[in-house]
Amino acid sequence: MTEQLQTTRRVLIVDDERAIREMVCLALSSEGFRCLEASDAHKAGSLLREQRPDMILLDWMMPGISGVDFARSLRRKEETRDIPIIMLTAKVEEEDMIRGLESGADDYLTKPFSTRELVARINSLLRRTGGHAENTVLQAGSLHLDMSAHRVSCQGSVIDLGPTEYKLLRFFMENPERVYSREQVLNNVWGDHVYVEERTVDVHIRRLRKALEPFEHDQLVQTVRGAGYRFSAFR
Amino acid sequence: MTEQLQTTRRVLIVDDERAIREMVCLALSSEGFRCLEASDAHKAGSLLREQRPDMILLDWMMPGISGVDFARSLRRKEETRDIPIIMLTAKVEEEDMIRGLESGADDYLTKPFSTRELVARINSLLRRTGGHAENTVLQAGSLHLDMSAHRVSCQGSVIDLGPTEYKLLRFFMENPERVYSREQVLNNVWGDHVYVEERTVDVHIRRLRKALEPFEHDQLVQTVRGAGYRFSAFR
DNA sequence: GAATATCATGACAATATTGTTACAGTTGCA
DNA sequence: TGCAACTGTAACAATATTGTCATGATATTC
Repeated sequence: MTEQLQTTRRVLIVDDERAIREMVCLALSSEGFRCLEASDAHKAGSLLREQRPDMILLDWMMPGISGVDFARSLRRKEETRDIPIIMLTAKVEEEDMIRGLESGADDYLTKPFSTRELVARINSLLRRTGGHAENTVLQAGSLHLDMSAHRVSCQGSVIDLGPTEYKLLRFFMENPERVYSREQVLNNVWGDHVYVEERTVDVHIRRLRKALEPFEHDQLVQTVRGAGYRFSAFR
Repeated sequence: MTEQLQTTRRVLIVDDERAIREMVCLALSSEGFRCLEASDAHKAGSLLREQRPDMILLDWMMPGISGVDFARSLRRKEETRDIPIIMLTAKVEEEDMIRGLESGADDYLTKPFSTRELVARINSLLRRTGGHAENTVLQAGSLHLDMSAHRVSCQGSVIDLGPTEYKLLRFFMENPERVYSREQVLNNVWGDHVYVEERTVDVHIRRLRKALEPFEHDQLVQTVRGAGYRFSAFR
């Protein structure tokens, strides 16, 4: 089953050749990835901070700072350490592949490469790592939702939730202090295409509340009559 | 985690391929390690005496003396006995890994490996051993997995595991408190390329649980419905 | 306060997911 | 060669989850 709450993957491509960037972007966007382009390390840096990509495609040879140096600098910083890197190199020798990897790249690709190959590598890498899981813990009061452990707990006790309740809570904790109509909840948690009765949301809200009930005294999941539901730490 | 004050670690890399040595050196120096290179066992021997490295990366196949023999000879001498060794091997068979470990290696890595993997293993080993030591043991409650002995035990009793169950447990103990989908487990434990049914994971999980069952009362290997499996000390 | 709209709750059958076992094909080894 | 251990699959059993409905509760409006 497809995980509904997952955002589209963002891939940052850093290459000084515009043609390469365009080719990659075209290939990736048709595969459902979101593409970020940078022609040099400096632009890459700011995109990196603003957009937090899930993966980086990095040219080995760039004017100015080399891909290798850039990769190495990424590995030094805590917040970028875990982002998978695929190195792009025009050279073919074994030697170069190894140097590419040495800098901390997870994989490499030799130009010219086919888009199929590129996509295959990206997917393979994402399959192994499960993507770049940043900000893994959501918190509201004493309620914790750990995405990487896929676990919800409160005051030390684990709260057992079914898959839908988990996704529901995650959605709300990611978007607190905001009302969502049943339709919006369905679109966000169930997915756009699936059709289920709107009332179904009520039932799952109920199940979620029931699971949280023993721990939270303030009603975190609130009913907004005529509008929908809201997750809020305030009454 | 406790951050410890530590001097620069010295890592000796013994490999006849210059490219490999360079890759490793670059990767490690960017991680703050000091790197010592040797292309053969003889040079390794003198570096070993002069520099007293904290860890050795050893090629399995070298012209002249083999990595296995070299490792064994290190284990015989008092002053080198306690230096952790990671064996580098191009082979993939289980058998080879075991032979590598029997010679006294604490861990092994199959070429080609990514530098992230290498750095992760080194850090993991150093964390466990505190720099120099013989206990390369993963621990969860009373459950012990000794990598250097390739043995799992609990409360003094040895737990007999098949190769796959061992790798599975090791993977989980190295990555606890985190859910892995069946696909991710396959990619990490079986390997990226092999294709086996996802449900195969279930069966091996079952076998692993069965083997652990007599010893652990808390379910260490937990099912996360709709998401995968998780190894955790908490309920 | 009655009429009405909206939401809460519990029950239930259908479905999906996971657990468990058996078995056949391999492989290494005596 | 025969044995024993190990693997991957399929089939079936056991559970957990899901969506819907019927009915009761609560707020809103006039």
